[in-house]
Amino acid sequence: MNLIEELSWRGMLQDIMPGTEEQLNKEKTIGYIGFDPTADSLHIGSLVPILLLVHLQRAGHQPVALVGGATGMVGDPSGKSEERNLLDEASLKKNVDGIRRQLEKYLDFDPTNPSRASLVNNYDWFRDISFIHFLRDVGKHITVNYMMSKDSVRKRIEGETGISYTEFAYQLMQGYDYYWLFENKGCKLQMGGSDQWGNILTGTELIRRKAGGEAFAFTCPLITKADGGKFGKTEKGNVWLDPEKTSPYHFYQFWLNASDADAEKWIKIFTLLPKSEIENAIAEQQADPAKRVLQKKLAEEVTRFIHGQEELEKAIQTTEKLFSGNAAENIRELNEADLLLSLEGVPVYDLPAARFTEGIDLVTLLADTGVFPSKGEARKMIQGGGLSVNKEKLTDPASLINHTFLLHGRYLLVQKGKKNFYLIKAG
RNA sequence: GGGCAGGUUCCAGAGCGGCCAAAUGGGGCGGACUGUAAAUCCGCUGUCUUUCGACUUCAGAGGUUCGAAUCCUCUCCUGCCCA
Repeated sequence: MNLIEELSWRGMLQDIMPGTEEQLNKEKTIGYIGFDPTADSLHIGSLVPILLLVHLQRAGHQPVALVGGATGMVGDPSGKSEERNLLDEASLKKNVDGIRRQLEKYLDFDPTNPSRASLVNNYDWFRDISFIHFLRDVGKHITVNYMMSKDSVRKRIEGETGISYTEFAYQLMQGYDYYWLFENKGCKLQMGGSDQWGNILTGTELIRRKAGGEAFAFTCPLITKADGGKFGKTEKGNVWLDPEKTSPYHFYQFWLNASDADAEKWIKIFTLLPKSEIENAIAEQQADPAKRVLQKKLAEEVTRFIHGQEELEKAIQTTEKLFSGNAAENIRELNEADLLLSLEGVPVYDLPAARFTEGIDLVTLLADTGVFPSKGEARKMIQGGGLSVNKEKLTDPASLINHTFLLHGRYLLVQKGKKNFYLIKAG
């Protein structure tokens, strides 16, 4: 199975330029994807481009990850209905460094590997380009008519917010990236999300006109959720790859909570499991959906890929403790060390032990510890039946909490809704 | 530069002197049902507060009025049309 066939059955192929498959079969090809430095960590939305590079590498080609130090300063209008805020140079640099560190973990940069990955920053070649130079050598090759016909641009022109010259010019920058990599690194392939198709074509066009060369491209469909929601968002915001920002436990939970329809699509995209294994898992899922074979496999594979085996095991352990049928007893039976271990990654709040000996009403407790920002909010949640202490639901906001509630004389497990846990420590 | 239409709470979008913390829909959060799913139904959704209520919002700054998201003036921003 060649790369294109592989990506195709995984549902990772949207648009492909004619001749791309032939090029990949003909010779070892250098291909790149751009990463946007809008934050100092990648989130799971970036997992797809990372996996495209991984697939490319596994197929014997050479992946290049481009970090957009220069393009990030301008802002890509694709998929954005409004003008972006510009990042200042300092935070941009911090973001580029953070992303660089993460990418190094997921791709093989070993110099002895003939398919070794490499990392470039387009700031390195944009830094010294003058405006005049850019207009004469790049802008001259592309008509405004061509640029305006791009979907991302047209939507903004036809829409209500308009588009600034800066963002309009973005596609030329990305196009130039491809041209530069073609000329200097022999790069003949660009990949990306399907929202990048227009920008990518500007690059191949530029290569054709400016260098008379032939370059190729394909895109991956944007990841969606079956219910139409945004992929990769939870109530806590983005799901990040950085364990400091999203704990491995929450990361694991994100995948475990995938709906059946999503799990079936995602397991093909986000894991490297072979076709037969995935097909078996899907069959198993359909036979007994309640076992959630797909979600578990998906969560395991992706968590292992990002955080490693050890963190994965801890995440599974925590999950079992917190969600098993008789969790209320489980919690009380756990010894202190296991309790803390199983709750690793759960936010911890402190409250002086004296408050518990006196006894404290639930609302005040929740507000004072900071689990809820205010008493009103805590009260609403309690009255709505959304709050449990030590896995037992409490519906009276005036419930008195004292030291008898404490696990091991020190801990109180507070739960908001089904999935949000907080640990209060008396100390 | 000229003309026109606009800027409302997370988003879309009503409201056009008091009944407005502001309809409705979406989203989000919580509950029931389940499988920590989907669909469905129910509740919450400016901030603080035990109900009462208090406080801050309708681009910004001033003004009219007992009272303004609603009227007036200027400013800023956006779209459309003309130059």
